[in-house]
Amino acid sequence: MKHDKVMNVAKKRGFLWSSFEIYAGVAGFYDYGPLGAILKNSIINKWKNFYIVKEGFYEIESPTVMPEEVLKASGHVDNFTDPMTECKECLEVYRADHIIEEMINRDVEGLSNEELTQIISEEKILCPRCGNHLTRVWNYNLMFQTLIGAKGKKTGYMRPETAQGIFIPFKRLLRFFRGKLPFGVVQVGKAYRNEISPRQGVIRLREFTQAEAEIFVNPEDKTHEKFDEIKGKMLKLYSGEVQLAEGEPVEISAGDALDEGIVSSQILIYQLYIAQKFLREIGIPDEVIRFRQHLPTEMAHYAIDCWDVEVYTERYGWVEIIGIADRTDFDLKSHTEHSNEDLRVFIEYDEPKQIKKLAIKPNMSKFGPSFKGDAPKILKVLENIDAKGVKKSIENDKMFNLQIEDNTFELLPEHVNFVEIEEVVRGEKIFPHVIEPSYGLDRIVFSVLLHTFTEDEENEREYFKLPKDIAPVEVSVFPLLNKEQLREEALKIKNDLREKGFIAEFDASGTIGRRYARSDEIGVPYAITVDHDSIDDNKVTIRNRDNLKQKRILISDIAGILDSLLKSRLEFDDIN
RNA sequence: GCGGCUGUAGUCUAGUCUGGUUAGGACUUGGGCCUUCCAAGCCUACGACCCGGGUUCAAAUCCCGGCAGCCGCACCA
Repeated sequence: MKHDKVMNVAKKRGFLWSSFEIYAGVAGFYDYGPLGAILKNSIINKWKNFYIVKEGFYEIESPTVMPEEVLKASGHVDNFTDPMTECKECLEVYRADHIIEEMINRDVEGLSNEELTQIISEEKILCPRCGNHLTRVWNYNLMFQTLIGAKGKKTGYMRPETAQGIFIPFKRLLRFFRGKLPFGVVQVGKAYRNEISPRQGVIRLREFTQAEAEIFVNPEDKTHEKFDEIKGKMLKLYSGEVQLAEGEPVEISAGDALDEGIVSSQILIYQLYIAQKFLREIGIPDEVIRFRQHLPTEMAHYAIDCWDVEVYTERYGWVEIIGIADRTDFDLKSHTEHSNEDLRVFIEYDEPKQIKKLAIKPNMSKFGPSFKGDAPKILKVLENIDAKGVKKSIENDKMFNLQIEDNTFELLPEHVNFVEIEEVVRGEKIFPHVIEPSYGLDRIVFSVLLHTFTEDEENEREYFKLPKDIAPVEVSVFPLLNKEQLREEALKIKNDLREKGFIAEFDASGTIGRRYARSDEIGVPYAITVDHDSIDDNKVTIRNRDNLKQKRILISDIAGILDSLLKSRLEFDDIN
């Protein structure tokens, strides 16, 4: 199986291996080895080039440990959890809500664990497998819990996503961007989920790296300034509708996808497009990716449209590597409610609006003595109440009953006057919507390894055909034969290249063929070979990994040519 | 978390059933010889019984527990 070959080479040559190996390992944790760490960094750098440089977003970094309040507001403390129950006899574990819904066909969403436990015993729900009793319901939360501080009074969690770290300082970010939408903020970092039983290698980790962008937009304007440039680009879309009809994904242009209402907005399609472009540039070809829309049933309650970028893998089938969602205003709204900070944005109208409206003007000389201590509270409610309704009631019934929490206050004609006021409204405060491309970097690194792995039968070699700008080692330097004179010249060249900033490796072990094979295997795009002629003519051979072609170039030109090759300013065949 | 299968150098594997010499081989890797461009050959070195307990004079081998991997079930904001 190709999968096993890739993982074996990755382990052998220092890309990836499971963590804590000498203590037998722990499922869901992986190390990046010497080459893997460089590769991952190169991919991250390219990602930053896409999102920070080209899109103009800015990066922030926030803590991986978060206090409970944040994750309470985001819904993770309550919702990132599953009610579980276990059979007392056979120890089979079930989702408590699922088993109830299945057995007695009753919707139990939102019920507490106690209520679920009660239903299980009242309805005599037994283990479907062996017919024995089930335990009381408990919550399994997928977050790693910890305690903050020496006394351990404050509960904290390892963050389950980097996104929350961007929503929390929204007010400061908004100010940084001088109050104007749209703007984007990115964060690259670790996130943690204590999966019940992760068993898909690097596909399901308990500690993993996310690269997320949160793009804050005006809900009324989800257009994109560059949409015209990309509307002709083709995407392979697997819409919810097609999935339900059990059809096949369709190739469609960005423009048509929008016109036909398959994708909900320009900005969302634009994000799909740059995701595809990014994947292509790191060596994952279009043929193995598709965009799959979330079905209404699987969509998170806060999203109105969500597309997964999936890559085909031999072992796991289609795997989500990027999620691109329209998260709407869910998070900012929720944090506003929980924190009492106003996380809205003021949107100025093109033209100020003249608005005539009815306002309630309290008659304080009567108002104060009547309501005494409750007066301030009542005044506050009256500011935002529908004045017309109040006026109508007062005119017709000579009174208006105002409900505040559990109390009813009787508003009489003497308490209030009504005035027509005219005011200029320059804009309004709104919650921005959030478009979120979220990259699972570990899955992406794995996909890159999987899809760049090349079995070249003609030349009897297997190697990672990594794009040259993300290859961990940029150039290998060899003496043709392991002779003192050639060794010395090769070492000199290697050191010179390192001095000039290239990641260069020297190898004199075995035969020249063996050295090329080792170099190819880890995806080094170019190799320099010093032979006897080099001593006389100051020229060396440069070899192209992908087609084994060779050229002779001056030693003094190596760095310049290499730089041009790596940056794609020069094609190998055009070397003179 | 449950059940089944599996666990010997970096990799692949012999040995395990039927306990018994220094755990054998191949590939890889390091050093050397040879070699004027694609994993050749020769010499040489390094390197392993998943962990813990038990049975036994003696455990890679038998038993128990744990851990990990694979497969199935369950889970997967």
